[in-house]
Amino acid sequence: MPELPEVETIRRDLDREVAGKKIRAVDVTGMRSIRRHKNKKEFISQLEMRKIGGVSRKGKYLLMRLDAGDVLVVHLGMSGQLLRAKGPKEPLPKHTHVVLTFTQGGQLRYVDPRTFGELFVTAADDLESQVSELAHLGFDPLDDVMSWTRFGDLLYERKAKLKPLLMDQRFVAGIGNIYSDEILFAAGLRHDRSSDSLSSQEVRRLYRAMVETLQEAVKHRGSSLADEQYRDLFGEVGDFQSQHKVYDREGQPCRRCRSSIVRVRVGGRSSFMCPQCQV
DNA sequence: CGATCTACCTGATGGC
DNA sequence: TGCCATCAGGTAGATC
Repeated sequence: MPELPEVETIRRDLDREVAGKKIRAVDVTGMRSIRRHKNKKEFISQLEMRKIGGVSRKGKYLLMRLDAGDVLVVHLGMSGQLLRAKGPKEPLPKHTHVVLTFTQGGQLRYVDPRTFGELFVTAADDLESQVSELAHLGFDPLDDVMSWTRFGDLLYERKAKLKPLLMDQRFVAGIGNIYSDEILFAAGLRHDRSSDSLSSQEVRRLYRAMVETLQEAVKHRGSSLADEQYRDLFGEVGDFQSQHKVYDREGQPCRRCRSSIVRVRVGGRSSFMCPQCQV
């Protein structure tokens, strides 16, 4: 579900809503969402009576600093949600796996029907060295400013097809199936163009499209598709789906040239593109 | 090395 | 009404 714009929306709200709060109690249902830990007790003891500091993000990972020098890491997978609740009286949604209750009142709940997401606590010093997914993440397209010539060098080195490359978290962190399609449309490039075949003008267009599409999506608080599974911290849907140019628009007219948007299969997943505007 | 697959899960949807 | 297949924002690991 959530890609960089959705995770960034949640990060900003978390930073305002839970930073500075102290965790009084932790409730965990089942081991699947905390599978990196040996048992519930080991996970819970690292959180209880700890104060949450600032909340940051690396790609699609949320990092919540704890006062003991540890970090609570959250990855939402396909269907994870972090939801704020006023208190324990609010009914628990189905598939709630972890609940943090704060001393000041209020709760933070982790809900995840498909259970591909996870939470774990690790020492801040070990993040880069011990957690290999985080250690190998590529640059963050919004946080790490880069010249487009440098971006062009990185593209040239990889010699991969553009869509799988944009979705490769080791290359650039935070882009998934929706935003890779939207970025490639904005750049006017096909998903199967080789990354070493781009003219300098195309490199510039791709870089601009990546940054601007993601920034615009953050402004709209992310994309919620038909199932509205993406919800922000307050349970509200995002708004960027109404701005989608290609994603989930099969058969509808291209907003630029009126051609019919087509759906193609790339690496087992659906991709959407305008056959006219993308070359 | 890259490309391609499969597995991990639940739930919604559509065809018959 | 139900049954079955297909699909869904992600990632890791196996296999070629």
